[in-house]
Amino acid sequence: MDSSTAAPPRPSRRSGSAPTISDVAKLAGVSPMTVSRVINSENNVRPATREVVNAAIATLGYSPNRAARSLAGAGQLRIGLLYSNPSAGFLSEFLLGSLDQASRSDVQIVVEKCELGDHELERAQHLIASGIDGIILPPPLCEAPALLALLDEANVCAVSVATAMRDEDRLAIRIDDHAAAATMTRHIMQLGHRRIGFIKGDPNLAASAERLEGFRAALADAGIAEDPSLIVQGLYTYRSGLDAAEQLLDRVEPPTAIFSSNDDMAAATVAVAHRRGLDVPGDLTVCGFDDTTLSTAIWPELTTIHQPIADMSRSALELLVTTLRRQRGGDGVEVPRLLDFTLIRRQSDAPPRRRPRER
Amino acid sequence: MDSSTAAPPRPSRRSGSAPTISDVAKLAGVSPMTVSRVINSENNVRPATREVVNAAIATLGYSPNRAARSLAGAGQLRIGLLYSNPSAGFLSEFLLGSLDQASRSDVQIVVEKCELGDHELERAQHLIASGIDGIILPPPLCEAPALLALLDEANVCAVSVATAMRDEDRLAIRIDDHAAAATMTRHIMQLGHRRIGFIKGDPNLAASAERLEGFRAALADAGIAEDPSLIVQGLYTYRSGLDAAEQLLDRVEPPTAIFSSNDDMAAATVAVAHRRGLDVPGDLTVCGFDDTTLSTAIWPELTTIHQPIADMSRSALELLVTTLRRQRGGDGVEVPRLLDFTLIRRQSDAPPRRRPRER
DNA sequence: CCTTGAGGTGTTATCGCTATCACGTCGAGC
DNA sequence: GCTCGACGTGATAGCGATAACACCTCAAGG
Repeated sequence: MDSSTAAPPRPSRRSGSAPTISDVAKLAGVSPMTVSRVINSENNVRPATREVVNAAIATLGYSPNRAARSLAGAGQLRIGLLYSNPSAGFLSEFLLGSLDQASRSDVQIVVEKCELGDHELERAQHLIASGIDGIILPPPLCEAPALLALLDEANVCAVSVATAMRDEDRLAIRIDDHAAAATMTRHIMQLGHRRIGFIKGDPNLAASAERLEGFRAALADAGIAEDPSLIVQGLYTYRSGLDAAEQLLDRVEPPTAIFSSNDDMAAATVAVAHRRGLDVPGDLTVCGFDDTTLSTAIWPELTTIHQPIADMSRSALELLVTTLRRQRGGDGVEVPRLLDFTLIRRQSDAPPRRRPRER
Repeated sequence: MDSSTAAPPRPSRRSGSAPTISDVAKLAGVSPMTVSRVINSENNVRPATREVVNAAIATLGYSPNRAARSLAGAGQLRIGLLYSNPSAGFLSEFLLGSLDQASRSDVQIVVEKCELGDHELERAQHLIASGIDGIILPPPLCEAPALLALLDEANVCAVSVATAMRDEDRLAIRIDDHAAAATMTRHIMQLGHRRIGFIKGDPNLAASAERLEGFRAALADAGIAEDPSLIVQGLYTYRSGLDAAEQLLDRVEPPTAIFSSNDDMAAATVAVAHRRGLDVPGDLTVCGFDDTTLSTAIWPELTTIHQPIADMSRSALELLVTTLRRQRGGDGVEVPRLLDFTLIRRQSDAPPRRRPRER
């Protein structure tokens, strides 16, 4: 009768009631404060605890309440995201990752698109003028020197994603392109191929060189002599892939496998092979790089290297936030800057039709 | 040296910044609650009191803190965004639009991905459990009956995007698929084509029928007799496009143009044509629908129909927010639900090689 | 004259989160 | 063996506003 169970008169303003930080805390068996620390990437939480909390967050589908946060005093960071023509599917993954992390870290993302050419500087100025604290740059913008200089000058902290530039002073999130290319090359060799063609990427991008070097290193390791005529130039575009593939298949002794520096050119290679009546992968193995949506949009689907784009952009944002907050006196977790790639095996590779003679 | 840029040392816990409702209350000699009533235009405040409060507000230059407001009130809406395999490039556009609108409407977006198959229900449950007020559904999820039923049951308001379903009870943002297909068909006929093949889309999606009907209507308008053997089944996949294209080109009198219900199948059609030594568009015009990134990733680039995806998702969110706020007693603008499409002309169409005989 | 009820106003309790500080619990150093 | 400090964690107190209810003051009605 009495109010021993003091629960009833609790209409609680919220009706639909999204999970709160306390719900997460309860589920994880910690205090709300600890959850707060986890979602803000502060570094003084034991990894085990962090994991438990993250699991609870995932289970509940928790996402922090913006209003409460800014009320409680966390200053909201604004960070820009400037992109130009990313390859198919890249951007969506990229956005997904940044978004997810953005809602966690309570940063506001300002997206700005720029066309090719040098509008990039204008657009960047626009972003800077709108008062951003930092910026995320997916390729190919992350390697534009003028842009980087402009940002430096404006004192805007930038993080590059998926670049292969090795500038120690710059924040960057990447995979090991060299190792990835080597891995793919080893995979192709394991299938029995010895005469492997390689289509290079745009010489202006650092990743192109890394990928080529990875290919050559793997070949060398296997004791296969390098044949320069098996390495042809491409520009990452489908169109350039057509020409490159024609060139490789025009050889008197055409390669039994072609490893292309990206999926678009690999798709073009498949098209050329088909036009010549070659079966892929029966007569020719074709492998790509990037795992863009194009790689599963064609037939046969491409064996390729997958970059964890979403994770990369997530990390990029986290790195940026950590860096900025640290500049303001806070401290944060160390963010890993080199993420793992995966070789995705689909239907475009197979052993060569005839067992090649021993080198 | 840094004095120009606005980066004060962060007055911890807001010390002397913006005036609060209490400051106003003190100055006006009333309680904060009364001030709240005044700024919310509630009618049970004596005119005299109201005036005093207004004067105090003016004196202090007070303006209510949004964050605090939405925290205390039932302010902030949470909107879910559930997607499964969207076609290439669709998702990024989609996200861009919703994000943009989300920050405008002060709405929180929760993104959830679901794999193919019936995990969609699980994922939806997860979203529902996480306390969303509404949900945005891009295709193909927006036509999954079980999913819609589940959402209805949970009383979660849903908006479908780019569906062709004509269920008047459901909120939906779409283009006029019928008119778009008719427009494209007219375009092809204007080039001089009379024998036009059509590849149908997945029969389970309402848009497929709309597109087919648009095609047939345009043909009929032009007085071209319909040839059922020129209309073949596809499933929106590249693979299905290969088969469909083979079928059309196997005819004794193959079509001079093929209009495919989406870009993936159009790309497949181009591949088949090339395999047969046909030039596109010289020997065969190929047109797609959707303007996915695939349409510019291949050669020749596809003439296709562009849907304003970003605008559509923007509108979807706006519609959802308006509807929800209206349910809560507010009112809002009417949101247009039928958006404009565009015919994008690229390199895959041309007049037929030989002038066809008059019907 | 006392009850009654409506309108006007104040009080209190959150809203969901973070700042701040207090509280263990270790290992190192003397 | 005991202090000390670093580290991981919890407890408490707000941030600025509103919801819900308590309270007070009158005028009208019995």
